[in-house]
Amino acid sequence: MVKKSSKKLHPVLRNIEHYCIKHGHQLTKQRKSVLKIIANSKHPVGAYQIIEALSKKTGVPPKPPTIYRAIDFLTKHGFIHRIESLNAFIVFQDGEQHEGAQFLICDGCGSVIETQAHHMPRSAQAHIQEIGFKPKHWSVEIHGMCIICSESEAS
Amino acid sequence: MVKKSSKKLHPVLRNIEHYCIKHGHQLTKQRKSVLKIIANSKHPVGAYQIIEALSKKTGVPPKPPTIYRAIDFLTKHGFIHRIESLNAFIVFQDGEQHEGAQFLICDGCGSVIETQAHHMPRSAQAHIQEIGFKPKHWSVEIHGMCIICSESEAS
DNA sequence: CAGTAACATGTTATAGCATAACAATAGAGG
DNA sequence: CCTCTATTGTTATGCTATAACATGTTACTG
Repeated sequence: MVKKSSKKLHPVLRNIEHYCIKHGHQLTKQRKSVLKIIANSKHPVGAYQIIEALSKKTGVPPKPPTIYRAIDFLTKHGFIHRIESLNAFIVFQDGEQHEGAQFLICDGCGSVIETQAHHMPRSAQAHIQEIGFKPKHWSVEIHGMCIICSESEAS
Repeated sequence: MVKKSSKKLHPVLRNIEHYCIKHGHQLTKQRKSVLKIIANSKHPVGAYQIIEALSKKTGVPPKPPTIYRAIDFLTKHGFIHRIESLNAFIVFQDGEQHEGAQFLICDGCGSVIETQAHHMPRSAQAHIQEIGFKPKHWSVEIHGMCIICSESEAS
């Protein structure tokens, strides 16, 4: 039997810690606790779910700005990503910073798979060049059904 | 001088009207008025902006569910698309239904350009096949600066 | 080590976006 | 005309996010 508190540190966390130390960013207690919650979840996590989770740990629910500030920090540095169509956040699986990503979102079970394509869609690149658009960050969100849900649905 | 009320009907509207007649969908007065507002706007339009716009026409602001129902109808049939990162809606330029699209969003001036790529990114297709994911609808949102804004910013 | 500038957090209030639930009405087809 | 279904009306509320201002903390600099 394994105690919850002894759960092994998510590998992503170590990468991010190193990155912050190296670049002089403060991965403070609050930011780390928010990051942990997002990293340890199998689904994207909403801001108010984070509040709830922290409330269970400490007894007092942190206020929204506290959480959103941590989220802003983590997003700004490209550690987590906001899934716009879910109003929820997910950690990049490799613990690296990214300017964009593709996600497969199962509308059945809510699971989200990050494809490891971290370049923009080719079909967009042509148009971008043509009109002189300067991309900063981007995401692809593909909704549908994962194989498990689509099979159980068919029954 | 041209009166506002005599503004030419947006071509998209004619296509959609035909489509609805052909398929037995009721493009009611409310739905059409919401569609007009979205189609005639150069930027994506938020739900509460639509309420405001209709309020100016009729004197009484419609209530949120009224608008959201019209939006649901228009979205369900693929006439408009929700830009998730803006909480706002935009009409498909060709007046056709689509399962997905790519948008270039200028964070400077708020303009949005729809690329005419209506297939999913290739880089996602491989992964989708591999894991047996069944896509339903999708979108690509690319934030950045349009050429005008990036030039004026440089000054 | 005192001063200070930049960064981070605390706190209150409110803005903005969306939907649940139930009632009333209108249209289409038998 | 009746009934079934789609649409609209109405009230209330829930979820998501930020503005604005106060306070504390850290790290640098002289």
